[in-house]
Amino acid sequence: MRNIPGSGWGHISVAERTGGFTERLSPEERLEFESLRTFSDYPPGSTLFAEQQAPDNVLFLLKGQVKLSLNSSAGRRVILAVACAGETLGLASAFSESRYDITAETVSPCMIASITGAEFRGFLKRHPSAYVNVARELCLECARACEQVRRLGLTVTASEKLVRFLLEQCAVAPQTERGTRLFCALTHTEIGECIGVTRETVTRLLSDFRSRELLESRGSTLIISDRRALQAYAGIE
Amino acid sequence: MRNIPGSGWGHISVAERTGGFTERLSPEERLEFESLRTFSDYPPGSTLFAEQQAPDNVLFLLKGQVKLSLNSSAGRRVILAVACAGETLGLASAFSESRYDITAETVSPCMIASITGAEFRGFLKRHPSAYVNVARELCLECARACEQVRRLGLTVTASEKLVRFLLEQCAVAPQTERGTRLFCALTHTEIGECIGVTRETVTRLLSDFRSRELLESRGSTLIISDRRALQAYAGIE
DNA sequence: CGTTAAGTTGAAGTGAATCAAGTACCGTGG
DNA sequence: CCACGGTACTTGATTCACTTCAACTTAACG
Repeated sequence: MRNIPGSGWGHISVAERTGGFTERLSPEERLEFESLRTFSDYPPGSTLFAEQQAPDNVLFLLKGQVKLSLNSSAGRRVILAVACAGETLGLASAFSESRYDITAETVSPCMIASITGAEFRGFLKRHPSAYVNVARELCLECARACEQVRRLGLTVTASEKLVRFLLEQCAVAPQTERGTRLFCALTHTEIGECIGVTRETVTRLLSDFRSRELLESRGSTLIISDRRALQAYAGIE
Repeated sequence: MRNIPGSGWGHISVAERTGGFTERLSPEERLEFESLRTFSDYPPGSTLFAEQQAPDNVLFLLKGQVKLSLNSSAGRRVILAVACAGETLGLASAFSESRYDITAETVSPCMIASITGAEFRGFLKRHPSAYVNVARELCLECARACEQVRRLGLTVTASEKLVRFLLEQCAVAPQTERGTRLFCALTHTEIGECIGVTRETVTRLLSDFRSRELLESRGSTLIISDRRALQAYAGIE
């Protein structure tokens, strides 16, 4: 299971996960807003910003995927989510002028539009109606963090964590004649960081699920034929 | 260690934890806004709203304290925070018109001002500049959730979790000649739900800390004389 | 084709959950 | 004033799911 640039936990509908900040502006606002942006490209593995840094820019992910994580000085890490094209990054921090509370790293080649925090705040001052979009994005950030608290805090066993995680991905994955197909660009280490268990545990659980015929895997593709069975096996009501 | 209505994890500066939504409105906005509110009183232990409910109101906590938690159908619970007077509750959900993602219960007698979601959105439409305050509150909600993810996901041992939790409280607690004094209105069960461990583990750790003279406790009051020592004991760098 | 990162599997150790039993404390009502 | 019921706290014994450590295989990539 390797990193395959350009593919996430497959087929997440962009509309569902993005606030579409720019797209929702009124035509005039949009014109002015777009004139303020500068563009850059980043190779996979670049750090866009890190926790504790003072934010200077608001970033708009136009293409590619960005891993959002929390890191401890002891080397532990929690992956909150993988952001897709259309999402806004670092908005809460830039807006509140506090330090970034998350780290953002590209996982695939990314195209990013950015605007300085000062210019962004100036733009909002001139166009208060654009705040609707800010609020929308912030709601998404909240929901994301809550989801992660649920994953880490409300589950007991490792298999429940993993199954819940897989089923969440299933919700937006395509159905095939064999079942739900997940195309997973995360390594076992990264899955572990998403759900708070070790790499080895992820491997063991997946091969356990495989041996019980709860799922099939071919490279980075997982096929889940019977979600119910998987759910039941993990003891989810 | 009992619940003492009206006292939280002592002496949390209101200014620090609240967005002060109403207070930050312009005089005219504020006048209109206040005319829309209705007031109610709640005894301790009332559920203001629960996860999965469709939100109908935005609540403003004028007096008292409210426990914000996530609950699983299996009976597990994570306490995100205890909101103090001045804070806004359920803003993200009411704004995005999605179901509540948290549960709010009063822990002390509370006075609450509420406004229907529809009226709230109408008000914002008429006064887009009030969105600044919405955004500010949402940033607080995000920060809170992130903090919780840190507590649950970036700590290894139970003692590290508890020590970090205590030290967080220390940051806003008063100093005395004997050390930092924490006045804790949470039961061991609730502390456990804050940091993701069981009640018994909280008891054991606290008495372990006590026996090592890392802290003293008298009823609901904890006195931490040497924060450094406590930190070192938990293996925090 | 060699080096590095990812995945796999086994064995051993352990920290915290669970289960169980008992104590302290508070408010209530006889 | 004391008996009573309920809740919180305390402590010990046991168990087990997961981590850790270690060795090895497999796959990717310049």
